[in-house]
Formats: sequence, C-alpha cells, structure tokens
Amino acid sequence: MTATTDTSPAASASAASDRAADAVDAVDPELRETARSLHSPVVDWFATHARDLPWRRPEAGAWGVMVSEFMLQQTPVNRVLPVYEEWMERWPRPADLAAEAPGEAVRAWGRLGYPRRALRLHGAAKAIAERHGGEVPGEHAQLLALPGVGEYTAAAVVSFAYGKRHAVLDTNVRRVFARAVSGQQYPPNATTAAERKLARALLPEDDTTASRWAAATMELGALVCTARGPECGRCPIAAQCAWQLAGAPEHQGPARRTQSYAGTDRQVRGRLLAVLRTSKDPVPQSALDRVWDEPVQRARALDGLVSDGLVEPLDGDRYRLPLT
DNA sequence: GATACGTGGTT
DNA sequence: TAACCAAGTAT
Repeated sequence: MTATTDTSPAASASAASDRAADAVDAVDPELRETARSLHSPVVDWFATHARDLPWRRPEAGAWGVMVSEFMLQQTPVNRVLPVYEEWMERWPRPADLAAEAPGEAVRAWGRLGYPRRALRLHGAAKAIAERHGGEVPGEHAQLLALPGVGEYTAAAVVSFAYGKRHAVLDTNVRRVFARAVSGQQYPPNATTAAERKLARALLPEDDTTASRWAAATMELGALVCTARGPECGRCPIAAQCAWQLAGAPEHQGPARRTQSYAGTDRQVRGRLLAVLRTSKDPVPQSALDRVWDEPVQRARALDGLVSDGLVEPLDGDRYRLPLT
C-alpha cells in the first residue's frame, strides 16, 4: 500500500483489502483495556515463578529453543528434560545433527513418542544447514517452511529465541485466554480464527513485553491454570478472570474425543520401533514378528513405518533405522 | 475439519 | 480402571 491518491481499480481493491485486514484486527477498546490490565500481573508473576528450564537459559540459543519445541509437542516437560540434555550435548548445532544418519535421531529420541518428530527435526536441521547457513532462521515464514514446524513452533521460536512480537497460541495459552477473557472453562476443540484474533489483540505492543507475555501465559497455563484442578488461589489474575467472575461454570460444548491406543496400529508401530531402536545392527523379520501376533496388522504397521521413513527395509527380510 | 500419530503419568 | 492429559503437525 502506497499512494493514497491513487484511484485506480487495483488501488481501490487494495485499499478495501487493507480496510478489511484492519477490521479483522480492529481491537475493541474494552478488550484493549482488558489486555493492559492483564499484562503486568502475568509478566510479574512469570518473573518470580518461572521454572528454570534449560531451553530458557541464554546459552540454549535458537537451536536449543527449536529442539525443545519439537520435543515438547504433545510431550510433558519432565519426560523431555533428560533427552534434551543428551541431544544438545551430542548435537550442539543444527549442522551436527544434519551430518548424522536420520536413524540416529530416531534412536536418541528414545521413548518421547511420536518418533516422526525426530525425523522431522533431523530434516529441519538439514534444511537449516543447507539453506540458512547453519543458523536457525528468525522469520516466521522461513521457520514455517521447515519440516515439523507448524504455526505454533514457528511462533515459539520467533518469540522465545529471537524476542520478537508474535502471538503464541498453544494449548496452555488457549486455556488461559478461554478462562480469563472468554469466561469458558475450556477452549474449543480446534483452534478458531476468533482465538487467533484474540491472541493478537492481547499481545503487548513492544517486542520485549510481548515475548515475556507469550512465555508467561504458557507458564501460567502449565503451572496454575491447568486443565484439571486449576489453582485459582495462586493465580495473579484470578480477580479479573471472566470464568471466575461467572462462577466457574462447567464446560458446555462437546467433549473432546478421547483417542484409544490399546490394539491400534500406533501401539504396534511403537513396539516395532522399540525393537529397532535397541539394535545397532539390522533386525530380522522374525524378531519383529514376536512383538505382535496379528500378522495383517503387524505387516500394515511395518509398512507404515517404512513409508514414513522411520524404518529402512534391507534385503533378506531385515530392517533397521534409516541410514539415509 | 477430522484423523493418524507414542508414551506414560494422573485421576 | 478407563479416561484424561501433555509447549502439535501433516494430510
């Protein structure tokens, strides 16, 4: 958008588009005031109550932040901690991981779960080494282009590693906003446009405060405003919380569909991969056959692992973690 | 938008 | 004990 005197059709369309974009992010003055009243108590609470996590220390760098974010996708902090430490000691820079076989990343991932994340982190490291000179990129769009990096992880790296102003919307933040601002016990099952808009509207103006706010709202959700049994007595914004002020009503909408696990392909995949992780040498088919008695499902799970690139088939009915 | 994708602790 | 929950992404 440039000259305001340009009245060409293209410029008019563009101006209309800009007005539409403005309207999307137009912040209700009342919401603006709500935001301002939340910033200080939450950021101050974070300053005194934040956990001392290794990826929050300056020496972690952008790579440390990125590694932690991959590992923390759907996995609790306590399970991540030891694996993170080993990982960073072994591969302190993206290029170090990029030089390894992907199977080594899968092996080091251990039992964190969702081992495709290990493969994608390895792929991200390769892309960083090849396309970004070995430095984790600092632009949201560049990060988003990396394997395994979605909206949330890109925002987290931008905000936590580079201290930039960007809305960070994870499950913790969504729950905090649902309660404190929207007066709901839980956020919707899937992230909505309204939630993204709210997150942008609540973001402090300057980079430094916005970055602290992002980390602080996540930490508040993780430690105090938890899914079950929130400790509102310890919450720095309990007095302003819309959900509390409404009398903490029970959630109305549809319950989240709980995923089964026992007997699924995922369980079979997990067992197969557990065998392969513990063996440096190729594993014969017979060893894999022992982990699951139903042959059709077993074969399907193994096929899936191969097509996902998590397992490499060799001649002679042998398998191993991928070398390339 | 719904579904697949691991693992283990908590209630 | 079965269900819930944990810093999501890709298709």
